[in-house]
Amino acid sequence: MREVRVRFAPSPTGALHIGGVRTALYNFLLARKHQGKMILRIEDTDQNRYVLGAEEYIKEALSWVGIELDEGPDIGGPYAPYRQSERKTIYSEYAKRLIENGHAYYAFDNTEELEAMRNRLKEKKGANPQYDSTTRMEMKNSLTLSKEEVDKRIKAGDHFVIRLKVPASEEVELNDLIRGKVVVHSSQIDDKVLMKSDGMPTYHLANVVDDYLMKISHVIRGEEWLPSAPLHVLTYRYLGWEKEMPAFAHLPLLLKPDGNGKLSKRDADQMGFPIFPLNWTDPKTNELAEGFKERGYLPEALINFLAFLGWNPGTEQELFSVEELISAFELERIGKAGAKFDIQKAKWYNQQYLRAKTDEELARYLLHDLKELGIVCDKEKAASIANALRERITFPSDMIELGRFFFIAPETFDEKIAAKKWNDEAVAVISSLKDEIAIIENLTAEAAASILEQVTARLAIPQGKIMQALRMALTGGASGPDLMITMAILGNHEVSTRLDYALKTLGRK
RNA sequence: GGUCCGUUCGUCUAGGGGUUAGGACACCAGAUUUUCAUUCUGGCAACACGGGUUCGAUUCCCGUACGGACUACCA
Repeated sequence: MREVRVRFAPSPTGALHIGGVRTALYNFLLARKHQGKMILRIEDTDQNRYVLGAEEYIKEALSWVGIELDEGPDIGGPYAPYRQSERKTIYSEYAKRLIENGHAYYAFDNTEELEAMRNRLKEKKGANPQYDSTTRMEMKNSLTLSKEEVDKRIKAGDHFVIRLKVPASEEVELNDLIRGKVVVHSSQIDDKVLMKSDGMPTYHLANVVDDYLMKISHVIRGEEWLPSAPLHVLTYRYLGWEKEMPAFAHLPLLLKPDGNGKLSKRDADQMGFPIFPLNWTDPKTNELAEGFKERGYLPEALINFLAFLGWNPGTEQELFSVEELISAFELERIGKAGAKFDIQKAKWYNQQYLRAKTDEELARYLLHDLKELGIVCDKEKAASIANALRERITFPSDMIELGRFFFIAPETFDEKIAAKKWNDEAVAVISSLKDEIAIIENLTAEAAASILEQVTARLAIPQGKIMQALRMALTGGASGPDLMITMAILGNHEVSTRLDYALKTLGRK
């Protein structure tokens, strides 16, 4: 088997879409599984759509999710350059070769003429209005014009494109690794533009030429390319490269969560979830789109989730490290149908991966958020708070939300609990507890439990009846982590001042 | 419109000529947790439809419906 060399070939027209991340991931997994090479190629042949910063964003995003590149712009490699704009001269050489061997031709038609042709064809029912074997002889190109005329026009600097001469009637076959045999009749394919009038190649030429020159073994890309894949097969054939043609695998699309259709930024915005891996500020509108990273998604969770959108190992294991994904991954196990983007599942993965972290790791997130709020906290305390909160978080930022009361004493209390649970019994226990705790040296969770035990026993009040009130007095809220642990973290001084405050503001009844 | 691709619980999916059609997320209920969350147990819930082929089809074939992608000098 030939060396596995795969490429991820985005065009730098904006932020990297989450679907693109999945495509990159599948490429990466295949490369690693076979000790092959993962290549990044920037497809920047459309100068009009070029967005500043997009390439940098793509590289940062890939790096954040852990997709490592073996070759690419900046990194370099044996087939550099990896930016198509820097390979410009290469393509025209091959386009000329196609003209010479009769599989391509110059075309001089301008936009108006093309439109006129399409309109003309639209009138005739049934016909697909396209530049192809049925229409090219009616157009202005090197097939209809004399050689002298063609030379004259080129010399005069007339704008021209180079088109592939697609045969009139031929079955074009392609064996897709995911979908099996796909057959398209050549009459359905139009004479695609290979070289644009600005001298840049189109995707169709550039992708074939580069994949060949870069010795790409597998083309793994989105399903939107399937209809033009036969055209690429033809191009390989006419360039004499059919034997070296890479294997194709067209990935099912990522669909919007409700209804149908390709997942778009609009959908994500509407449903309130990110669609880009990292924050992205649109240079045109200056609008900021929040990324998965900034939302609190862990890269390993995102990757696991993404890997399972359209692929599965056939076992019942759901949690996979990148290493496990690499060894389990198989192109053949990728499904054919589009997958709806279920953010709920993504959250679940995040929760799983977050929980697997140590208290110290979680504490680091907490400390970061605290710093932003200007709150000082030592590592040990942060770690014990993280430990108390770990079972109830989906995102790192949940800790600061759920644990805010550890740092900021409540000023108001949950009204429901205050109304229902703040009664004579609660007041009796709490005031007694306050006095006991105030004089203790080191308030551990065990000590807190035993003091509470003693107080409630002495007053003959069941603990269950006052716990809610106690929690409310301490935290202001109605729910939270284990109360004894909460008290231990708060410390005896803070506990007694908070209880004191509650007794004073809510009254002793 | 044309071409291509697709269709198993609400979602991601396993499976495959004879199965109680399996798992996960979500949801619901119960247990534990004196709260909430966790955890555990249980529950709800699917082979788009119609024809074939076959002793038997959700699985194979053909249609239909529905959905999607593509249909640029964009990728």
